Amino acid sequence: MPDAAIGLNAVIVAVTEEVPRILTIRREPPGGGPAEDALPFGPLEPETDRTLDRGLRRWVREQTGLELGYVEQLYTFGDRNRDPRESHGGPRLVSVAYLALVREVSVSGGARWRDWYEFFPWEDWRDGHPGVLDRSIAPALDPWAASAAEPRGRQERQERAEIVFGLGGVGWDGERVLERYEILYEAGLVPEARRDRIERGEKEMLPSGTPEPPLGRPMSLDHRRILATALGRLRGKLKYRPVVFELLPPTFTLLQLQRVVEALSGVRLHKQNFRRLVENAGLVEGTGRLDAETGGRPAELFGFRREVLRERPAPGVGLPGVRR
Amino acid sequence: MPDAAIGLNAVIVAVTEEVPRILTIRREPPGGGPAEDALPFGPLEPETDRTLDRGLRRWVREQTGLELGYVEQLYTFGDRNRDPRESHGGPRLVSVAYLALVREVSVSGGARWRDWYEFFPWEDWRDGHPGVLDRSIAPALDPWAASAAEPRGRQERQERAEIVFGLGGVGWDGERVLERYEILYEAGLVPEARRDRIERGEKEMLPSGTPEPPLGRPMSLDHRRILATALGRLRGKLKYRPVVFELLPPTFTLLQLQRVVEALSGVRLHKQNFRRLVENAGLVEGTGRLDAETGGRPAELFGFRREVLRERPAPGVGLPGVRR
DNA sequence: CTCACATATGCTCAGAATGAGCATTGGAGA
DNA sequence: TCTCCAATGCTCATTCTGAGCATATGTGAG
Repeated sequence: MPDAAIGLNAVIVAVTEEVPRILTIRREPPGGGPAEDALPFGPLEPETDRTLDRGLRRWVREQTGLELGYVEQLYTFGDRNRDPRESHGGPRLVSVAYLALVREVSVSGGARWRDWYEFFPWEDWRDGHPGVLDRSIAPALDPWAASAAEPRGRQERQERAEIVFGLGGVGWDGERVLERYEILYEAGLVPEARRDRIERGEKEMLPSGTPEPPLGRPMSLDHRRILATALGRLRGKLKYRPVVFELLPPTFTLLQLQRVVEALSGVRLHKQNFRRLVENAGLVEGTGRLDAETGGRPAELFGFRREVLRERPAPGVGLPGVRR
Repeated sequence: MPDAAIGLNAVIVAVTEEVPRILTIRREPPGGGPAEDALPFGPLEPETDRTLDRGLRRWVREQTGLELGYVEQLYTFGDRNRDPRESHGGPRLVSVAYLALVREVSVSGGARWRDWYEFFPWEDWRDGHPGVLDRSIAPALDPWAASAAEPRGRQERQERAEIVFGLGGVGWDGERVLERYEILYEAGLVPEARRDRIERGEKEMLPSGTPEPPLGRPMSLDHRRILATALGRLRGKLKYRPVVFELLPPTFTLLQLQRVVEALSGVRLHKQNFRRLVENAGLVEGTGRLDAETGGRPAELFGFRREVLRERPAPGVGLPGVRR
């Protein structure tokens, strides 16, 4: 087998003060130019790393001093030319991306936490319909759809944009983060699209240039794509696995819990119903202690009930009509 | 980066006559001995394969003549010593596994279709509680739990076995295929466990030897683990994405549809409720034509309504109390 | 000390979705 | 024409959800 290099990328997520954050590093682009944000990454050391996720934990520890707890494999990215150095004789770079959930702590090295909605401003619906959507995205997608070669292509683009961005009467699906990013990329609306074409030495083919201000903060290589994958996956997982608790301190109020879920899912929830669900799904148990920091009536502190994992097979879903 | 080789594995699934099948090949074990079943696999050609899944489609076509349609990335397996040749100076083998859904066709080459419950007989609950569970598995897990070094370990193993196999009053969770396989492996109850130890030159440490007859048909390397991952994932996906239709002819009766879902999920469904769900989720539309082959009243033929993908964001789930 | 305020927590109610099972329909073949 | 077999239709109790009103219990201002 010809050579390929295996890299490991980490999307490390924390939520503090209702802001979902990811750990980023600064990185010089391979072709030169100003430093960009990037996801932390490191190589797999085939000799020493017994498993992929051990390798990941190892270099995250080495680079940032952070000891990862919950880690899950996300996706493996292996398209050609993910790294422009490939076109100059570099090896094919295949990256296995991981999602890690931590409680925010200060990190050493050049790493820093960033609000992940800086990268995807259109994904935050907590304060209602995000402005960028109507201001920048929707108007830019029309010409993109119109610029398809054939009438069928126009129709398809139009429809795809509507579905994925929930434009017409269609509802917003919080999980389709990657599909949205990919449309923006295809339409040349994110800076990465132009950058990649130039780096690959292709002639300029993008219709209009990226809008000003650019749609979200760009990232190195295909890291924003990886990040989009992570966000979509995490939003999906929230619905059927109790992973939020990885992001919370051992004890928390129900509103804190709700705020974290809202931060990740990007939507507001109905408070009473949320607590009803969480309580009679048996996900939490009261500690009897109170938190006086609420500004109103003090809230009870709850903890995650690990036993749920035992009681209910999959806290969440089910097939239509399973016979029992 | 030291060298690592990238392989691609395919779990190719079809369902015919209510039997879920996967495509297997015969393969000589690296250490010699009789041929074993294996998943089809091939290398990524970094020079020619623009993306990982194109590489997959290419060699599947070359090896079996099969043209894949629906393909989804499953998981990347990269533990050390997945292939025993690594311990003899071979490169670290990292495999990206894919799940493909096809309509069964005859295949060329050495490939053949096999009922996937041959590999996991305990996963088929369509005719009620599978016999192997009480006959072989449950009795063998008790000594395994008891053999843990510390009391806490015993407790943990006991509990884990109960949860994962739904032994006590706990319910059966069809998606935990991998966890079940892993327990059986750890407990040394599948032939692969012993084989791998011997191949790695470890001294025999397994408590009792694998039971006779062995639990399910063994596979090469860690392929049964990959298969378990695929089954679990597919079962999960069935619940929230209309993927079944990839396995069905363009037109089908509702009972055919139900049988395919049952074959995959391994449980029986309530007929009337199943059709109610499927119909008013808008997943299918009647064609007006009838199928007279039923043996009873003729059934209407239905087709998949592709428009659902457009209408409902995610045919399936939702967060507790999303405000609208 | 009392009151306004802010949030926590409790509770109700209508409507939708789900689990079960009975009833009716329409062919095929005796 | 009758019987068997599955398809299809429908009902009913139960549970789950979405919304919103009501009450409880702190803090801080006056």
